[in-house]
Amino acid sequence: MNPQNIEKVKEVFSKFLEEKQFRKTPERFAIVDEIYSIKEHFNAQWLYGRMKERNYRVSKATVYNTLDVLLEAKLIRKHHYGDEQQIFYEKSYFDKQHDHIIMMDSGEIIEFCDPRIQTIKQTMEDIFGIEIESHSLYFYAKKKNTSNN
Amino acid sequence: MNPQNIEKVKEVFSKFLEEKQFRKTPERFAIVDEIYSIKEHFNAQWLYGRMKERNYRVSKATVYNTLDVLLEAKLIRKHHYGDEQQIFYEKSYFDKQHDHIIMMDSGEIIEFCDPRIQTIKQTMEDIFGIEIESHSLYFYAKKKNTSNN
DNA sequence: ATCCCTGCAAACGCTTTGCACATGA
DNA sequence: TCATGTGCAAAGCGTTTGCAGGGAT
Repeated sequence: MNPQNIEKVKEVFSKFLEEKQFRKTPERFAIVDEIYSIKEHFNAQWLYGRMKERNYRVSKATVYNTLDVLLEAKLIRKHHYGDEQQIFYEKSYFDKQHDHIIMMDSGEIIEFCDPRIQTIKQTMEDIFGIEIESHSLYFYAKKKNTSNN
Repeated sequence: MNPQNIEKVKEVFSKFLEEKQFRKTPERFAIVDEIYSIKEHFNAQWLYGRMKERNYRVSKATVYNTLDVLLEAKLIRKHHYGDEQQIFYEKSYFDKQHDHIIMMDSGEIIEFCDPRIQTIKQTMEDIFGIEIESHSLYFYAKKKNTSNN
């Protein structure tokens, strides 16, 4: 992600922290910096390790805490998929909502958008009289033409 | 679930074990018995605790192992949702495929079926030239009319 | 008689917590 | 100043593993 985009994200984050009366600590901004330099999905441990490696002085507690704050600020999204017990995150600012296809053989993750998911959501809201705040959708797939059938 | 249905499930399981040349141990059938007497979603720990409570002599290792076998036999389904790090299961024989709405306030889980998910799946298979084996879809919702806005 | 399956306990990996210190407001 | 945020280490919790003994085939 290019530098002025990261600045934009930090600005949004800064405003969020102000509104919530949370403190603007250097650790929090350092973590945003790191996260927004990552393309793929990552988990808390991995992020912590990466920051240690790069000689940031952060603790696991702070990483976990900041991830929660960023989630609340909607600057990251949370994921659960496959057999993993762990939670993955991805940056979400500048991205449009999307869902994922998990390639079971390679582990590759494909993003996609399909408007029909919104129509299903709408139907469910009407049927059950509820308000759907979010959804998670994963397809688990294999490459075609493996010629084993 | 009524007794003859459980018998039917055990029969299917028995056949599966034969085909795979897995052993028909009493523990495995005891676990099926338990699982098919549970309505809701459950996790491995909880199932283990429940069996202990009822004086079955099973170990955690066996519970986890059997859950994997039952998954392979498609007699249960696996779930991941919300903030839970843990894996939930539900019996799946006699049930048709369905997805879930998680009520965020009460924890209630609503099941639903919508054929449009299949059409989305089809589209993705065509676009990416893949074969989708399974999917997971959760909606996270709140009751309407809470009048707090 | 095999060797798969089981029980038990210890190890694992990710996350959370407790506490003392540091620091943003 | 002082409550919030941080670092560190230990604890928590669901799951997995290693190993010795047991039971299905």
